Amino acid sequence: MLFKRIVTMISRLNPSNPIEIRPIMKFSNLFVPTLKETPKDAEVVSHQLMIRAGLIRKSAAGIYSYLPLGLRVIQKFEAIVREEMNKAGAQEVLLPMVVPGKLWKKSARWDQYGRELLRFTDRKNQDFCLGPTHEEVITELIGSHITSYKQLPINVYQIQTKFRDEIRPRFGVMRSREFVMKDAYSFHETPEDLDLTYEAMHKAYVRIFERCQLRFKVVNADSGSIGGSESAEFMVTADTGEDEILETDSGYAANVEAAETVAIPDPEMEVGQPEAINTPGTKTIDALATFLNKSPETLVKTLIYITDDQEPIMILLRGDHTLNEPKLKNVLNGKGVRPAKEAEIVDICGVTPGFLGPLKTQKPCQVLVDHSVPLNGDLTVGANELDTHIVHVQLSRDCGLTERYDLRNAVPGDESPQGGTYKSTRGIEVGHIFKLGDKYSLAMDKTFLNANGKTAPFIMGCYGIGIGRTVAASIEQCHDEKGIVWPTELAPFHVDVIVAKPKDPEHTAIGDQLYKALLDSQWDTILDDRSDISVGVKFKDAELIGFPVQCVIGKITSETGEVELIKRDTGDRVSVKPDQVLSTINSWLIT
RNA sequence: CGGGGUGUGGCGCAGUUGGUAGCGCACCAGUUUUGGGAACUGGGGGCCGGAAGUUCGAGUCUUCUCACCCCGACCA
Repeated sequence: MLFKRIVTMISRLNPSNPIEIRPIMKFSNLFVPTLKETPKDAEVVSHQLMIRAGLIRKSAAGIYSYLPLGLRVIQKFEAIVREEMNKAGAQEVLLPMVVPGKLWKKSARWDQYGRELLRFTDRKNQDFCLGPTHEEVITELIGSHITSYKQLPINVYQIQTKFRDEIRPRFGVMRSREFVMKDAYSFHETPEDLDLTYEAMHKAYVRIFERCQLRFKVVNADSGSIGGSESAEFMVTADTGEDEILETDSGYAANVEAAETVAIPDPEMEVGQPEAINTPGTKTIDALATFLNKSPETLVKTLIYITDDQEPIMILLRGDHTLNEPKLKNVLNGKGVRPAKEAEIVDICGVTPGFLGPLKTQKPCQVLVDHSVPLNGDLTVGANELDTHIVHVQLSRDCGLTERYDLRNAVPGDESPQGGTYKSTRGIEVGHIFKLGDKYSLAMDKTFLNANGKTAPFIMGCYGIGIGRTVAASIEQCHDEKGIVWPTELAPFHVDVIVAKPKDPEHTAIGDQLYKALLDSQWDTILDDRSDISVGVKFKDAELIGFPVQCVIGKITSETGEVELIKRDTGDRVSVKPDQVLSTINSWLIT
């Protein structure tokens, strides 16, 4: 070791003695720690295969190192993203990862964002955070330098490592705390101009994911904590996906969070007088339904939430429905909410959960009713008294309620306002585009002068793609029992030249020749020149890692002088003369 | 943050009523192998997650901690 280092030093000093270069495109030099066994802490296939194929290694929960092969895949995808973003008129920047706290205080998100924002102080005791997203930084930057409508629109993006201190990181690189993301931000004079860029980004995203040969859906979405009006998510379809998508035959699709429901009719009707009845131990809707021999949809479910400013909110849903928190938040004009704790519920209603209702609460409380619950209907609600419910309640008459809202989660089989009925599929969210409007430019007080010489806030859009996540989604969608099956554009190398008998100088020579010829072509090529292992290992590794093409110099070469080409996705095998290798690969990989 | 689980060589695991740590893979050396994760021989490697306690003696029992994983609320 030491000797080698000295030799290297001497060779550096003496130009006539060239430094020995070890190309990393040779397996014998490449750091690819493949694993025969599946690591026990990897749950989903993409995570298992990324570790087994030597793409990534875990450093801490939700924090990973990318190894040479994994990095190459990431870089391939980044290159596609760059190309399409640039083509769509965006320009690349690199914003700081460590963000001054004062920027986040300016937008008020320092207090809103919660513990996902990793905060710390420097030696001068100044607040900082690790950027989980960069609206503040970019608004400050662009807003400080763009002062006229003549300089608009502008669309900037970066590809950068973000950090979100997730409550529960999981699924490897798919939901990690540290992750690489492409985020773009556009600035406009008018909402109409934003529409143009939003559409351009939409088209660019479609092209990006199509180039990766992903099966995906564009879906209506809730804009979440980032804020803003319209937003769409790009979902790679996969049964293991974390998101539920509801779609109709007419082609409309939405994230469950955003899927709207239809109000059920609420005709005027006569209802008898309210009557308290004894319902011992019926703490759940199911128990109550069984006890009263009624179906859950005729019962009312009462939930208590607390807003960010500590106001209690009572939500009334049909017994068989569940609350959609983003919808509640939207009804409250974006105010944050959380479920009330038991002690708070007792404080507000005077009873523990199970017997809650809108009548006779201990404390006044805003009541919101889902539009599946008829205000004029004959309903059963909790009495705010232990083991008691009230029947024959008419919300319009007994509680003076007049408004209904869309508050519940849609479920498969529901009618969609867009026509047709919903059915459910699952997906992995790999991209998200938003119309932000003036939310951040107002918060950060960033304006420009418009054509009329008037001050106006920037109208903004923002557009994200999860880089690591997309790579994982691709594996999730394209693998078999042997390993990964890369689409051509993402493969770390396109061709794996396997020399089955490295001891045979003739074979080694053919391998070297093919390797060099392929290096001069458009195909990224790696040479499996390892001499100390059996062929079987080389085949297994090639399949595990998922190179689109294996080029084997071995038994067949000795017999006929031909080399064997194996296509990973179909398993097709052909034997060709060495001078036909390139044309065969071209015919296989160029679509 | 609630519920469940796991921590023992690089990886996957075993370890009995407490008696001083073992297996497979991987690794190193040598010989023989070479079209499907080779065979034989010989080796190297472990404060048994950490701390405290019980005991003559703790991987094993007790308490406390930490880390990681899985199921639910956040998000690219």
